Amino acid sequence: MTTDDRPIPSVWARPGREKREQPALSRQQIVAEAVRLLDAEGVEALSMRKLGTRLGAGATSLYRHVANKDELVELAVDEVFGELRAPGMNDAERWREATAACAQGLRAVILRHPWIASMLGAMANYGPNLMRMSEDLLGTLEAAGFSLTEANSAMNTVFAYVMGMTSSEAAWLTMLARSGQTEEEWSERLKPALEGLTRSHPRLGALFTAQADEDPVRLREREFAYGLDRILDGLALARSGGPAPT
Amino acid sequence: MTTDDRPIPSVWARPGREKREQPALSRQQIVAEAVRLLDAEGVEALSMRKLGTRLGAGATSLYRHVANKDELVELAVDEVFGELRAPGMNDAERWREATAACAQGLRAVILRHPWIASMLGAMANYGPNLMRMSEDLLGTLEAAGFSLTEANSAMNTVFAYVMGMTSSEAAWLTMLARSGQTEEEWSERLKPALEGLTRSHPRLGALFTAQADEDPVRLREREFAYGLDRILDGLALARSGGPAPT
DNA sequence: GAGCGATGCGAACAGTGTGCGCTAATTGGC
DNA sequence: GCCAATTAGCGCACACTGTTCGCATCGCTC
Repeated sequence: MTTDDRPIPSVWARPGREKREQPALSRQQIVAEAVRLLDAEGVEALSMRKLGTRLGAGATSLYRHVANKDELVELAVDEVFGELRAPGMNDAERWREATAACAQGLRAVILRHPWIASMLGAMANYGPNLMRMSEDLLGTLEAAGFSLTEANSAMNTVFAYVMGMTSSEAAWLTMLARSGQTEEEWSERLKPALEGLTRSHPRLGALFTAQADEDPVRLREREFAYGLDRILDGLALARSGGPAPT
Repeated sequence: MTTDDRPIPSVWARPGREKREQPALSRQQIVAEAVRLLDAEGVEALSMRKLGTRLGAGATSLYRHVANKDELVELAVDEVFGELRAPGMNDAERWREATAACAQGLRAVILRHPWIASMLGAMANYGPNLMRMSEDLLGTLEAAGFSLTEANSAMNTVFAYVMGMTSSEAAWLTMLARSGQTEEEWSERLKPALEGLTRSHPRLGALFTAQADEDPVRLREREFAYGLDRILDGLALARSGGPAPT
C-alpha cells in the first residue's frame, strides 16, 4: 500500500501551474453567478460551497472578495435592482404614468427573481441601484408639484405597496414551484376542503369559486393594477388638494 | 478499563423513571415557546435543539408534534396573527375607520414580532387567524357598498401596503438591534457619508438632513398614516364612483 | 533575482435540520 | 388487574452549513 489515489505529498507530483486563463475571481463575477444560482434553484440552494464550485473555485476563496454570505446576498439584491430603468419623464402632467411604470417595473423585476421577496423583510436595503431609482422618482414627483417630503411619502407608499403585493405573489409562486404542481392542480386539490371553508368563511369561499376558472396570471395583474390605481388616485387627490371623499 | 463515565449498558443501572410531571409536550406549547424565543433572540436564533432545550426536551422530540421547521414557523406566524382582533364595525359609514384599525393593528403586531417580516416573503400565508380577519374585513367592506370582488381587491391593497411598509420598518429595526446602536448613533455615524450622498443624490440627501432631528418613531407613524390615508382616499373614490383626479 | 502583498484553498470547527430505531409511558380491551 | 398496542421522547448519525486559520502560490515592484 505505498500508492493510493490521494495526491502524493511530494514536490515532484505537484499539479503544475495551470495558469489562470480566466481573470480568476472578481466580486462582480461572484455576484452575477450568485444571481444565476438563485434564479435557477431558489434561495435555499445558495451555499458558499456550491457557488464556489460553479465558479471553479473553492468555497473559502469567495471570502477574499465578499465579507459574508449576508453581504453577498445584499449585493445580489442590488444587482437585480440594476435591471430597473427609471422612466425619467419629467413632464409634470405625466407623473402618474411615470410612477406606474416604476411600480410595474419593480414588480416585474421581483417576479423575475422571486427569491428577492424572502430577503426584503430581512435586510434594510440601501443599495445604489434602488437609491438611483428613488432619486429619479423623487424628481418626477417634485416636478409634478409635490413638496419634497410629500414626494418621499408618496414614493414610500407606492414602493411599500409593490413590495407587499409582489412579495406574496412571489411567495405563492415559489411554493408552487417547490411543490411541482401547476396552479390548476392546486386549486383542484383544494376543492374538497372548499365546503368546510365556505361554511366557516363564506365570503372567502365565494371568492375562491368565483376566481377558480380565470387565468391566474391575468388575475394577479388585474389585482395589482387595481390597487396601484387606487393609490395613484389617492395621491392625485392629495396633490391637487382636493376634498377627501367618503 | 472496565469502567468509564459513559452510561453502563446494563439493565441494573437504568436511570429510573422520573415520571413526567409536566404535561410533556404539546404542539401548542411548542409553538408558544417558539414565539417567545423568536421575540427574545430573533430569527437566526431559532433552532430545533435550542427550542427543545428550552422546553426541557430533546431536539428530535419536537418532530412528534410538528412535521418540519418550516411548518413550525408557519404555526408561529399564525399564532401571533391570533393577537389581531377584528374591529367588527358593520356600520356602513365607518368602513374607513374599521379598515384603518385593521391596518394599524396589523402593523402593531408585526412591529411587536419583527421576525415575521422575514417570513412573509418566504411562505404563502393561509393560517386560520389571518383568514378570520380577512373574512371579517370583507364583511365590513361589503356592508360599505363594495362588491365582493372589489372588497377583496381593496383588502389586498391595504394588506399589501401594510406588509410592505411594516416589513421595511421591521427590517430596519432588527438591523439596528443587531448592531446594538441607537437610531441617533446610526445617523451620526452616517453623517460623514452625507456629503457624497448629497452630491450624487441631492434629494435623498436633503431628506436625510431634514428628517435628522425628528423622533424616528413618530416619523414612521406619520409616514405609515400618510400612505394609509391616501389608499383609503383612493378606495373611497372607487366606492362612490367619483371621477378620477389628475 | 528577492521580497511582498494579494489570492486561492484544504482542513477543521461548531452548529444545523432531520431520519432511524430503541426505550419508556400510556391507553384500550378483557 | 393484566397484557397488547399505540404513542412520546430521545440518543445517534448523516449530510450540510458558514466561517477561520495557516499555508502555498501567484503577479508585481525594486
